[in-house]
Amino acid sequence: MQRFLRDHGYRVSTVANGVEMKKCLADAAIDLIVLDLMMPGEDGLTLCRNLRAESAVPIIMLTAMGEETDRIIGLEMGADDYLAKPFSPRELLARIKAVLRRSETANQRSPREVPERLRFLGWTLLPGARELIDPDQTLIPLSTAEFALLMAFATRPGRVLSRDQLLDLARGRDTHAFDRAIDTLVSRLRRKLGDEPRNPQIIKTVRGGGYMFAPKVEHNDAPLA
Amino acid sequence: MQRFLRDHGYRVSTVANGVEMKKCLADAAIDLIVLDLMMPGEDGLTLCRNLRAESAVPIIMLTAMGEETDRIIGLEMGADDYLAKPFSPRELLARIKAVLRRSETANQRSPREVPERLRFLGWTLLPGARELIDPDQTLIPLSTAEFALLMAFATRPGRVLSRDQLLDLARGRDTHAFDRAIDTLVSRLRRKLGDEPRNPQIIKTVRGGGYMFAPKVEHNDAPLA
DNA sequence: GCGGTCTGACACAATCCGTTACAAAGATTC
DNA sequence: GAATCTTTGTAACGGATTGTGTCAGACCGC
Repeated sequence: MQRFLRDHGYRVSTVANGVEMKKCLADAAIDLIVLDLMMPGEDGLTLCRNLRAESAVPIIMLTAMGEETDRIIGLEMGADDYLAKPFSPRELLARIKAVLRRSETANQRSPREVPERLRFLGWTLLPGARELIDPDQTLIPLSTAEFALLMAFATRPGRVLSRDQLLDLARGRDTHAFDRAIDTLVSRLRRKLGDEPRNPQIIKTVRGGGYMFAPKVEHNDAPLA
Repeated sequence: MQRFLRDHGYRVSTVANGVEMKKCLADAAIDLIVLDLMMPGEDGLTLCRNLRAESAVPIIMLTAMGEETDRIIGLEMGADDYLAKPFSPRELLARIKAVLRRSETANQRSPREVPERLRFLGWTLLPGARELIDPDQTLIPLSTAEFALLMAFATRPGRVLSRDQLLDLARGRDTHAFDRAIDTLVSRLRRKLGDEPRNPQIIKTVRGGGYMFAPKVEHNDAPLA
């Protein structure tokens, strides 16, 4: 696991118990802790709570049992996420990314005011009704995920958004999805928007960076006349 | 903080615990609550949920740490906004303004004063008589549970409500039902409302999140003209 | 061009939701 | 108080949604 995470660009320290952990925390600037609850002779939950009492380091808990009660207790003890064994390295990686992403933006993510109506290139997006209307005033049905993603885009036009950011913005918390899921969603959205992927006018691809919502967006807070 | 808010034109009451809060809510017309999660001997989250279950007063939650889990749980419990300490008084002021503005435009009010009549998309809901009237002025019979659920929806339009929240709101705490029971109720309601499930206009499905009552709701305390 | 990497697209699988049927619990009638 | 009807929760099934695997093609540095 250590090597796997290293291969993916993280610096990893491993420790065998609570005492070593304290030492490590004192020595290095730790951004995130992956804590296995199953430790010989120690209570991981208590460790977690103590940790949380004196620091805000994000914690991901690992446990052998996938019991819901454990999960809840873990989250109550201050863990930021929870993973039941057995798990795939990729899954742990995805959660690490998600937790880090969240802790970076923790204070900026308060619910922002959403305008009553968003317009771009003749299209109309109605957040309250969760509806999309095309330039011919036809209602285009969007699935929940499609709508969420389009909202994430349309409220942040002209900005390159990474797949991770988009996952976070569109799905919020419980997204254990891998970032390529965004590609599929973008593809489906483009089709509904009539946006040719070869030369997209609305959702542009930024190679290596993510996607960008290109058109200018007009906000209307007043209801339709 | 109290003085700061007073200086900016608000009337502020401060209370030290849940019991005092209840008393205060009963005495005065409270427009917004700023709730600190860190209270000795009490669970702010539970308080928040209970509060939200019986009232639509906007709530801004304060918490010591920017813990994501707290934030998420807080918003799930029905908080309207969230602020991590430390914060500047100006920031709290800005959020208070924003939340009040939103709650005014959303036409939300405390259900303690349930209006005489609720109207949406031509439909009329009479809480006192427990009656639903369709756009052709025909009385549509609703069962107890159907009516309770529709009230829960209609008094909280434009908000995504989880199945658990809906169970709480519609049946009270003492229910032992599984949350999928809400699905059948929604299905029955949709049929009576003539709302196509494929593309519902009234009760929208939010996959993985719950349901949302989409139409604007007009409150009328005056009797029918 | 060439090789590596990234993206788009499609098929598939897992998950979630809508509906129906049914059973249990309440209400109503006689 | 028993039969019947109504209401309402649960189970089950089918369909829709959505994430993942895979592969072909596009892009980019060289």
